[in-house]
Order: sequence, then C-alpha cells, then structure tokens
Amino acid sequence: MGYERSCLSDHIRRELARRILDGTLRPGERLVELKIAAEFASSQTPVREALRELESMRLVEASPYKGTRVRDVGPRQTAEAYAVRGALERLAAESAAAAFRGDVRALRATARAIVAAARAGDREGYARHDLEFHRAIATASGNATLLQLWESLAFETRTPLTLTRDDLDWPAVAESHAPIVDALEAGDGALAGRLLEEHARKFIPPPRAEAGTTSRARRASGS
Amino acid sequence: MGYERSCLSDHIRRELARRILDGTLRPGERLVELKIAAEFASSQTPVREALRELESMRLVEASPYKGTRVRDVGPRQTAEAYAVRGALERLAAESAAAAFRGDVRALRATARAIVAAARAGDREGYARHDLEFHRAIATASGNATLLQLWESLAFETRTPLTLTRDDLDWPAVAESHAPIVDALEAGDGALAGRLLEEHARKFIPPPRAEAGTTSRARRASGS
DNA sequence: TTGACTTCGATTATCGATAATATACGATTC
DNA sequence: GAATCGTATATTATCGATAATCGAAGTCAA
Repeated sequence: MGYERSCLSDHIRRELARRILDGTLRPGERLVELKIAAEFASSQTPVREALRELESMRLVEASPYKGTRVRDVGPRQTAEAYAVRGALERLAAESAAAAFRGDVRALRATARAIVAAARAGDREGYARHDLEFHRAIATASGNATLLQLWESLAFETRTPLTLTRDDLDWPAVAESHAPIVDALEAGDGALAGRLLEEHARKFIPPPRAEAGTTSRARRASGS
Repeated sequence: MGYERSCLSDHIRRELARRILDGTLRPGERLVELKIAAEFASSQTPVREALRELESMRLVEASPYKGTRVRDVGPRQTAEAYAVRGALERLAAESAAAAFRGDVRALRATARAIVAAARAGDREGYARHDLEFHRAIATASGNATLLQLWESLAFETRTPLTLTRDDLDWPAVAESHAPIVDALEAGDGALAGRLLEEHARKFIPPPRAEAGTTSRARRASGS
C-alpha cells in the first residue's frame, strides 16, 4: 500500500504530519502556505498539495480563502474515533488470529513493554508501544483497506495519550493487552476481537452523564 | 461535515467523483491533467488538487511522473471493503438504535423500496436505495468520524452492485433489511448490529477457495 | 460614541510557463 | 536479427507571478 513517493510535496506532507502528531504544531495553529514554502525552499504549490492531503488525513482543517489550521480534536471526536477504532480492531482480530497462530512472541513482547512503560510512568513510551501493538493487529488482518482506515485515526487516538489523561488507571489498562495476546495465540479471533473492542471503550472519555434517558435521539447532519 | 467549498478544484473533484462512481470513467482509465484542465477551462493546478483528493478518497491511484488512473477494485478489495463496512455499520447500529426509536418509517420505506427494486430487476434502483438505507444508519449513529470513513468506502462497495453480480439471490438479500429495521424499532441496537454485519458478509465475493490453509500470514508495508 | 462603509495588508486560489521524468520508438552495434 | 542505447514526445512536478478574497484598521456621517 505504501507508495514510495519521492516528490517534494510528499516530503513536506510527511514532515508536517510528524510535527502535528508529536505536538510541535499545536491544535488550532495556523499553517501559512508561503511560510512553509519558504522553510522548505519550495514554492507554494507543493505545500498546498501537502496541506490538502493532510486535510483528508484529518490532521488539519481548511476553509477556502481562510486558511488551514491544525485540527483541534475535542473529547467528543476522541470518543468517536476510539469507538470506530475498536470496531475496526475487532474485525481485524477476527481475521488476524490465523496469521498470529504460533508466533505471538513479538506481540507479547510489545504488550510487556506497554505494561513496563505504564508502571514507569513513561507516557511517551506507552503511546509508542501501544500504537505498535494495535497497528500490528490491524496489519495482521491482511485487510489493506482496514489498515488504511485505521491509520487515518492515528491523530484522534494518539493525541490524548500524549496529553494529560489522569482519569485512567494506566497500569490496569496496560495489563488488558495480555489477554488479547492469549486469545490470539489460542486462535480465538472472536474473543480477541471482543476484548479489543472492550479495551478501546476504556478510552472513551466522557462516561455519558445522561444516564437513564438513553432514548434521546441524537441528530446528525446529513451529507 | 460538508463544507460548502466553492473553489474550482472542488467543483472538478465532485464532477470527476461522480463520473467515476457512475461508471462514465472506467476502472484503469487514465486521467490526464491537462486534458481535464482544458475541459473545465482551468489550469493544471486545480485539477491536480482534485486528483490528489480523489486519491485519498480511494477513487484513483497515482504514482509520481506516471500519472493518475481510476482505481480498479478487484474482488479482494471489494471483500475487504465489505468486511470493514460491516464492522462500521455494526457499531453504527448500536449507537443508532436510540436515534431511531419511534420513527423507523423512513427507513422501513427505504427497505421496501429495496425489495421492490430487487424483484423488478432494477439494479440501479437497488443500488440507490440500498446506499440510502445504509447511509441512514451510519448517519444516525451520530458519529461523524464513523460516517466519514463509511463514505470513503462508497466506491468499493457500490461498483460491484452496478456491475454484474449474478451469483447473488438479490430478492433474498433485499429482504434481509427488514429484520434490521425491526431490531432498530425495538431499540435492540446490538441485534441490529449483528444483523448488519451478517448482511454485509453476504456481499463478500470469493468464498475463499483456499480452504484448509488459513494460516498464511499476509505482510503489509508499515508507514 | 457608534455604526456602516472604505481601504489596506495578508493570504489563498489560480494561472501560464518551465524543469524533470517516464515511455515509446528508432538508430547503432555486435 | 536481436539487444542496447540514445532521442523524441507526452505528461507530470514545480515554479514565479497574478487575481480573488478575507479580516482588520481606519474614515466619515449621524
């Protein structure tokens, strides 16, 4: 799936994506085309293309003649993304169980690294290993379409980890990876899928204060 | 979700997307930038942007200096997309049940229209109503992230319907929408979700001839 | 003082032209 | 005659400049 593009616009896109994901570029920050062009010693055109691709990667948002800025993902969007990611990983696990059978060593090592990072309070390490863990499962599904959609959620699902989230019992969350590995090793994709979906649910920030009245309809704007 | 972009590049993008989805532009067909620019009486730049957006919409594929062509979705990618769509709709149904309670009339009408089209052998109508049905559920989830990813699968999951697919018992498939409506009306999102996932599975074309050796791992290039 | 209108600076959207690259075709060599 | 290499052509990638638009600051009248 990964084309090895050597264009200037791809270089710029990758670099900007890196900065957005690692926080160098803050949410809401404006991305001025000519400024970026000057930095990369290029013209405006490749920058524009890079920005447009970042837009469809959901990393930035743009409106015509107004400009482009780093997307600010609120708690609601984070919740949405985690729910979607959970559904994707559930599907992935079901297909991936076969691929892992007999060799979950790498995955188990990653799971251990997550726990270690959580205990050490190493959030950066936690985020990195966690991403690796979940990406490995998405990859092992053998479903390139799934993987691409999964990757497009990286922004929403990664940022909150980097930021402060003290309402979570990190070591406990970390330990919930091990049963997933067990299920995959046993070839029980369905179980692994359920565990993954449940795992993702833990990250959904607002516990929905509206308890009891679940019959409230939520509207959504049609296309 | 839908920004009302009035740029030239957006106009071109929309028009090209329409042509690809309705089959005017065939899979594998080449999209030459200057030719398109001439047709729209524009310069190359807006066309390029449009093509890049189409690429991230998975409608076309491009390689540097080689050009852009309409993506040819094989049976494998169709299968992948249906599996993913099923997973997304399962999640959507779980959240959407509350939104529908008390008013599934529109949805039921759509379901009936699907059955009618299937019986009449009206494939175009079937595709249109079916898309409407599933989109309604994705929309009702209230999860904008989900909806966007769902929309990005429109190409893979719509094309095969327009094309010849005589291996399916269309009326039977059409009738499987009704139980989904029932479940949503009853507020049983979990059931509706399971039914939707099962429904999507019916469209996965190849029954995987490679029976027995399901343990082959498939590699995928990391980012 | 306030409100609408105008002007100006900044930035985006688009243009026309040029450089870079790939593919196809023909010349040259063995 | 076949293979290799250069060349021509078509197309993409990028450039520098211009037109279009937005937002803010300033202006004028009531």
